[in-house]
Amino acid sequence: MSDDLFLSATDKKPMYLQIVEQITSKVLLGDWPTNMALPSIRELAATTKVSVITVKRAYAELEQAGVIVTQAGRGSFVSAQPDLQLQLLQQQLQQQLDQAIDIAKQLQLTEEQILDTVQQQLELRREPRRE
Amino acid sequence: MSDDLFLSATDKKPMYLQIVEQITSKVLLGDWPTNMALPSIRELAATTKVSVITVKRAYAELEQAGVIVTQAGRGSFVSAQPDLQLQLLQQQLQQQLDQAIDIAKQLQLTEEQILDTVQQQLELRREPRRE
DNA sequence: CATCCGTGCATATTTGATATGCACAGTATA
DNA sequence: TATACTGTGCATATCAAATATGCACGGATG
Repeated sequence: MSDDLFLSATDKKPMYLQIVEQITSKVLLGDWPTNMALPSIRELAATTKVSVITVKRAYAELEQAGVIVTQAGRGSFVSAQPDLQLQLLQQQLQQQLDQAIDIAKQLQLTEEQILDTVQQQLELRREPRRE
Repeated sequence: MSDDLFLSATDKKPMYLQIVEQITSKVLLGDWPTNMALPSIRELAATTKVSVITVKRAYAELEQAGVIVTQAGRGSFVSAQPDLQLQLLQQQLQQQLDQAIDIAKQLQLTEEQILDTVQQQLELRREPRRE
């Protein structure tokens, strides 16, 4: 099992974000089940070589996002309703896409052109290098 | 006529942005006609009390946005593009899609899944009538 | 109370955006 | 071509926000 997180210091992303993303991933993928106790802040800080405060911040974001629940003195646990968050994000996605399509329609783009645009945008983000 | 720009130092917005917005506005409203020569970088820098470099940056953004065209040694001119509005919309679209992709990434969606989602959204809107 | 747990605060460090001066290059025209 | 306008590239200063930290403190549990 991979209870451990693998943070890369070479990654340009901030440490706290890496923690957030990896834990979010594990929860969403069902790797970490509902109500499972997360590694304590100090423990994770030790294994990942970052400060307690940084892990704390990551956990705070995860709680804000509804992925985990944390109780002072007890620990942090995988939220009992991670699906809610998922659905929320999906709603946001739908909404965001809807607005995008609104604009695309104003531009008289065909559906095919819209898909092409999305495709291009994905490629752009895959290779942000410009030299 | 109001060829002059009115920059407020008290405004929280950065100077270069104020320049960009005010010029964009004048062009969109037809206040400044196609091919009209803009005030030179140095002239505008003098009247607005900011550095040449800052005006230069504003003009660079305006050119990037397709609002103006600038030629070294000659000056800057209101773009001849009749589809300025369209270009601006195009930018909005890009921006909107970028945000959507941000969310999709959070959902751990693959690029293929993202495209599928857009496809579904398009189909949804094609026949929203249900009564 | 001993020992785990999370938390609040003040602060250092890093990063990116904004703004600048100056020397240099392109263009027009007399 | 001389001159007097244009815009441009670069190295740098300033500033604000993001990121990361140590330490002292409060809560939970056996």
